[in-house]
Amino acid sequence: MSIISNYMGVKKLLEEKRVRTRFAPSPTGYMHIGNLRTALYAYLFAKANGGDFILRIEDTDRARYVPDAVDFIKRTLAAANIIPDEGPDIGGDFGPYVQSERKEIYMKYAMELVEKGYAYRCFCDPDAEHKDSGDGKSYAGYDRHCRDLAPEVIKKHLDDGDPFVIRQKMPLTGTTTFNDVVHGAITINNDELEDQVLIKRDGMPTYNFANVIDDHLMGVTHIIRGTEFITSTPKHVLLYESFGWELPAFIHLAPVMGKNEDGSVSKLSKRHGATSFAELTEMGYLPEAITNYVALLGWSPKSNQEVFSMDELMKIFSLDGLSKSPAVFDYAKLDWFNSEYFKAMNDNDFARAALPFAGELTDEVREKWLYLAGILRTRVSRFSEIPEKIAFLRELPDYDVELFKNKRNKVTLDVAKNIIPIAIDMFSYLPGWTPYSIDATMPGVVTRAAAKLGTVMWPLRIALSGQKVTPGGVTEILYLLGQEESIKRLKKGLAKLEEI
RNA sequence: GGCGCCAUCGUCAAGUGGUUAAGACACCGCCCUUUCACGGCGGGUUCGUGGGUUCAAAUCCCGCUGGCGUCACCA
Repeated sequence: MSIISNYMGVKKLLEEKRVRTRFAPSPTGYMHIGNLRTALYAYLFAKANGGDFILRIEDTDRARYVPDAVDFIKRTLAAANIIPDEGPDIGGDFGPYVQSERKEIYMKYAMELVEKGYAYRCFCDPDAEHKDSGDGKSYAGYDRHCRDLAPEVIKKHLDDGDPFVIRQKMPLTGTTTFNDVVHGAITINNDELEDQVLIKRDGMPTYNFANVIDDHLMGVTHIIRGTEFITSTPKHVLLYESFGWELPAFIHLAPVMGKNEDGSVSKLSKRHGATSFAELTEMGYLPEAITNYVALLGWSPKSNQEVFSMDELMKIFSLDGLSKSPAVFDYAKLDWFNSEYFKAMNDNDFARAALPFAGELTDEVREKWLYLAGILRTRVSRFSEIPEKIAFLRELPDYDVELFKNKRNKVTLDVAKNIIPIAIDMFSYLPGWTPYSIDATMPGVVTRAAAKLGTVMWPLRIALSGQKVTPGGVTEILYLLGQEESIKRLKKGLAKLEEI
């Protein structure tokens, strides 16, 4: 892609006022939830305005490159249903979309700055770099040793083939102000700006340089990124000005925090639990639920609606709903979103999606999985809760006979001892073992026991499951266990009662 | 430490000078009910702090405190 045609492209986009946003991760092999949110917002904003969303890989740091990371990023975005219009493999008119493949472009622009006097070559040794001692009043970075080298000195270095970096020549006085869409005007004193490196010794650009070049060349109109870039934005602004380029809109997102054990908060990290999109889906959260929740973490719609499909978000997302302050990631709320999505699913879809999380199943339960899944659907908030919830179906837990006692339902050990034989009797020879036939038999048991429904059900549940709380009622458990196993467990419960 | 950003229930948050300060999650209680769940109803000293400005401040201004970020040939 030639610079000229690229320029024409940008000009055309500007004339159209077409919104273009980008997500520009570095390939670290991990999609943090905060990054996912940044990508989401950039995507939603572009789509809400009929614009384009670009994926660009910022791999200018060879040392930190992780081999399959790019692929991982693409898969994660796909899973989250965030679909770039342009990017590596996808193509587009402004590629390449991988920065390491754009090396020459940056060098060319850097040299332009050197010629214009906005940048200079620095031959200093990186290890013995001249640093300001730091008087606490002004910047404490590079001492600008090479800022005004005499032409002859530069020529000598060049002739000797000395390696160099290119640094930005910062204004020494005055201030730089930019307007942030969510924060308003932000001003910083120029004397705090270091003559930052634009092109590294290895010829690669630094982030602070590459992102400016690429955002301009790719026609990015709105830069959406985390607040950690707020302090370096003035440097970017100066670069835009040096080139005479129009400034994009800056939107800095407040960070996603995690809650610590002591109640304090800090930037969401591993110690807060699962923090990557992949980890969350492995825990049994639906991608849609994660996206939905994350969309509302730091942004709020105009209405009180909370459950949104991606399509809805793509219509209503707007920048004015963004909040300035950090948001704490709340797993409990994510649980709620996830269960809302479960409730909205049909049993078939839920059964299929939940099966991989179910763990080892008995043949009986495997056959009745769809039925079980229907019961589980409104009772779990994430798939990973399933194995524990249904463990009793596979194996009757060892339980205390005291469990048979229940005050509310007026069940004593004697009552239980009285009721269980009736159930054994009536269910042992029941032809056909279906939820319907079981249900139809129950009134007879209640009648023969001459007790209330709850009084009958309680001891049966205990004998059948060994626990007070089960997903689903007694009828469902009977069906799921199968006739043989049900009778076996009832007899065992009775034996337990007769022992005392 | 310098600089910058931020500050409404436990959490997400609405709110832009006059409101009973919404709503949601979580929590607690009640109802429904064969347990659980679902569903329904109800509950809670919430505007960090001190000064201003104003008839009137969660909303505007200043200080303080606290949190976060940033000061790389990382992004």
